Amino acid sequence: MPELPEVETLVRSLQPAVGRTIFAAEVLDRRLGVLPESLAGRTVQRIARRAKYIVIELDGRGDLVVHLRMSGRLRLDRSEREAKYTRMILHLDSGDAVYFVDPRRLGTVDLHPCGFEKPLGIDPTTPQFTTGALATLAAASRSPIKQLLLDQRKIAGIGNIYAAETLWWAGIDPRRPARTLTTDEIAALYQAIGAVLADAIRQLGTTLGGSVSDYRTSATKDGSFQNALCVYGQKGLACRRCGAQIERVIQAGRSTYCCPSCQT
DNA sequence: CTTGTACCCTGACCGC
DNA sequence: TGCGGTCAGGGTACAA
Repeated sequence: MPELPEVETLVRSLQPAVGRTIFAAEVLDRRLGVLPESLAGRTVQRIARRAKYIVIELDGRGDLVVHLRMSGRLRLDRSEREAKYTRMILHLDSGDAVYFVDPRRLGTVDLHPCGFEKPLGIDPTTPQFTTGALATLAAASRSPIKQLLLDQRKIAGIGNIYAAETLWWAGIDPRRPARTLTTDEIAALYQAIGAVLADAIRQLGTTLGGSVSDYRTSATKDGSFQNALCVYGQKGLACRRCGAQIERVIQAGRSTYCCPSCQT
């Protein structure tokens, strides 16, 4: 579930937990970096998104930080709902509970007593993300443009799906060295990033069915952006812009989808 | 600094 | 049915 639009949607759905007190916590997976006794009795002050991280500020001493990685989910639900692969439960005084569910166990939960500090790049939904900022990053990069979009130390929040989608909208081949993009291409990419992320957030993100994600018994509504995908997972289908067959290529060990004809 | 690779996990799916 | 290979929205450690 986890790229910027999905995490943003999730954080919004968790807001009813703000102001509630955790009266008990269950940590079902020992590898998680938190102990139940360090959470019990704390009140949730704020829940915010930082890039793809979910930061739950607790009263007094610290931030509980969740990263969903590939298969993690969080949901706010009535306290008796158990699900398979539940790794942590925060029971709230409202009668709800926050469930952290993660089949693959790649997700992380850590308590940062002094607050969450991590060097992250520019969040593309903030005012600091400008055409000029993108141009500067591209000019300084020696990577293919797709790698730059995925580098969380430079631009924080974009993942594999939205990198592929924004490059398609901008008509840019993901393998192009970032520093070779023209001013017009930078402008097109900047525009595409803003438009695609905004649309995805509006549609509550992308919900990929099938596979590991399919057990979902969530109180949270599924996103619908999967219906708007133009290249991601569309191998062999006709490009919506020019009709050529969408290709799947491997970049840095991960799948990228692009149109061989109109992405140059 | 950069890039590539392995690895962390589990489950679904495809071809034989 | 079973088996093996491949794939999956992410990030990190390490080597080159």
